[in-house]
Amino acid sequence: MHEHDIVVNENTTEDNNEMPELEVLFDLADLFKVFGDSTRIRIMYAISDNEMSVLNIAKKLNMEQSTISHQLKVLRQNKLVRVRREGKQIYYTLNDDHVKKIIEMGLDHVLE
Amino acid sequence: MHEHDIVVNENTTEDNNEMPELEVLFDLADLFKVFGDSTRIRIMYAISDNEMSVLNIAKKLNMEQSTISHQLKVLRQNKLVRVRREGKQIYYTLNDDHVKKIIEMGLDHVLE
DNA sequence: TCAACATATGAACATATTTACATATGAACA
DNA sequence: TGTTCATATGTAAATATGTTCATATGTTGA
Repeated sequence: MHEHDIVVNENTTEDNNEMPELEVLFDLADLFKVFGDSTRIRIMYAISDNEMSVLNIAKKLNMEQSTISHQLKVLRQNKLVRVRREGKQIYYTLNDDHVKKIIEMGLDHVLE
Repeated sequence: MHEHDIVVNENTTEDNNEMPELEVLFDLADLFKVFGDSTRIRIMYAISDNEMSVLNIAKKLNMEQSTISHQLKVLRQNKLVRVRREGKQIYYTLNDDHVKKIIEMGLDHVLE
């Protein structure tokens, strides 16, 4: 359950004309929240050029398989990754270049 | 204290050639984390075009002054906002166009 | 069908984060 | 100097989030 899966309209107490994109801003925060975890960022970085199986991601990041699986679920739910099954393995890649661009944009800022 | 204010080098167990930007990726996650909160996003949006005093931001978002002040501190610490004092008031603006671009980039994704 | 392997999921725990309240700090001006 | 106003900060409580362990699900090939 997301912070912003709101039931009532939070907009009621505010001037609607000045904050028309309120809901969009909540969605935006939710999007950035997904990028705001180092495990997820590292996963995205790892699979940005080539697809990779869950176990290989786990090995590369030196983390538990279940941890990676949990985070891949978050990425899937936010449509940031694409999935392909091949036999027992499931391969993940970044969903589109848009995702890559967001990361690169952030990198620009981090690298001064 | 940040999640990634790490003391020991987390890199040791990994192949250094394949993950050279490890530290950068942690910084990147930290940056996105700041954008990943709706209050902070709304503040940034509010002050993206014009500077604004703390109280006015609080009024606009219909939140406590102290809440806004706490979040402005986070934004300040991450150098995302600029401050100008005028008498009793302190005015905040986005630090540069870079910040604006990151938000716009995210908006593009949210708005399909 | 069964064993072996890869991935996903539920639950519990630890940690982080956000917010509100109370109060402190600092500026302006009588 | 003392009062008022604007902002900042400490602390506590509520909530959210990430990770691990144990286990379930699903696939392959004997």
